[in-house]
Amino acid sequence: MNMDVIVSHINSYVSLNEEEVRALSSALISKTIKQGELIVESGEPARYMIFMNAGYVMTYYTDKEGFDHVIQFASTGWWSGDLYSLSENVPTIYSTRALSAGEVLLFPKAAQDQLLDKYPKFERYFRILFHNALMRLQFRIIENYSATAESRYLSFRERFPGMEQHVSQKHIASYLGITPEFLSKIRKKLQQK
Amino acid sequence: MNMDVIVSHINSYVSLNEEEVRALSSALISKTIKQGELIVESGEPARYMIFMNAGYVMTYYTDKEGFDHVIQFASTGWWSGDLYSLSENVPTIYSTRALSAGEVLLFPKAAQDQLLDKYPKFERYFRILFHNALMRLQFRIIENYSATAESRYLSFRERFPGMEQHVSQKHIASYLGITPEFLSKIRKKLQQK
DNA sequence: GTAAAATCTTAACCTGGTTCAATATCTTTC
DNA sequence: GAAAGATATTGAACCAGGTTAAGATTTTAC
Repeated sequence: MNMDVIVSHINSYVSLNEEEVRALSSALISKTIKQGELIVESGEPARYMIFMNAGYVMTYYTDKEGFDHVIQFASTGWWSGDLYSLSENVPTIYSTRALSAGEVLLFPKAAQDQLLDKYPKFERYFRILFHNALMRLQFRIIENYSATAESRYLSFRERFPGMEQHVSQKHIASYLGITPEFLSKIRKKLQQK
Repeated sequence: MNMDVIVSHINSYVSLNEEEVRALSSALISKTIKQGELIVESGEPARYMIFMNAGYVMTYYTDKEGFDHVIQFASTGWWSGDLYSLSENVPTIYSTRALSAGEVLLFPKAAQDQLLDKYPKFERYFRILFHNALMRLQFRIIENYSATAESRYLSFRERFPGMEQHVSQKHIASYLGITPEFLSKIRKKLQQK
């Protein structure tokens, strides 16, 4: 199993010793993903946090009318997964789908709990991880309030370089909270500039 | 200093022993607040996390045109403060203002770092705290995308019972991301039902 | 206790973004 | 490589929510 990406990610916050790397390694499950594959399906309780070793995925939920709403993209070096479902053990409302071939590391809830109990360094890592995610999300909320759809689109392209090639326009529109038709108009307008 | 609220909050996640409570207690600074008082002013680096012992506060940022945008309310038992400014040591863009008389506990950054180093239990507490805040914020993002202003207003009233009496309509409107005029229309419509 | 300031309401008009429907393009699949 | 299905574009009608401005009500300050 290729541990390079995750270990260097974790080491940017805390510094793991050999034993901790080994413990982490034996907790993780590597999984190759194919383009279009459903990694997590809504309706069952989430069992893993998902770390991207390579490739792109998106997480979305499907409303009562059957429309998908994309709430997150993730690429190499990012975590994904439904924290709420994981911790409360309720069925997740989100599905996660591969947008390209790649590899993910699955981190089962039980193994995570064990690791957290045994090695306080992981407590610290996840504290900082959640802390940072929280800051980013706060920023996104502000952005959503104050910015227009066009500028949100531009900032999507900045924040997820390369992602646009892998995602259909309708999913980008969904992530931005607008209709595909309107995104189409925005792109046309931007080209003319 | 009244430690009841904060200790019982923390004990709902981890279980503090006497020494830990003592250490926490000596790290905190109690401050009485008056209605309308500015607790944190934007422009200076944030130095504290803020725990509400009693009363109500709101956090907002002021844009280039001078308009305030409310991003958070907090009442008894909630944390407030700018995590980004605290951790990156940059000037905060948010101001925090008391909406009623009350009491806050200020938790200085340096003291927090010390506590985290010495007592892993606090790592765990903050890991869970941030984790939960993250879940709530994810939910709020979905809500903002899919729900109409009217239903966001209704869900504001549910989530912050009693808050409406302390906050001016224009600040509620700001929190909901709409104009005060439009909130006025919504309220009128709801009354007629 | 009254004047000034702030907040709230109402109404007419405006705009960013949606809906629907028709056409065009790109992908699959056999 | 043709047919079918998905995805993207365009345009017209429409709607949620914004803007502006004026009046009504409440709060604040002296």
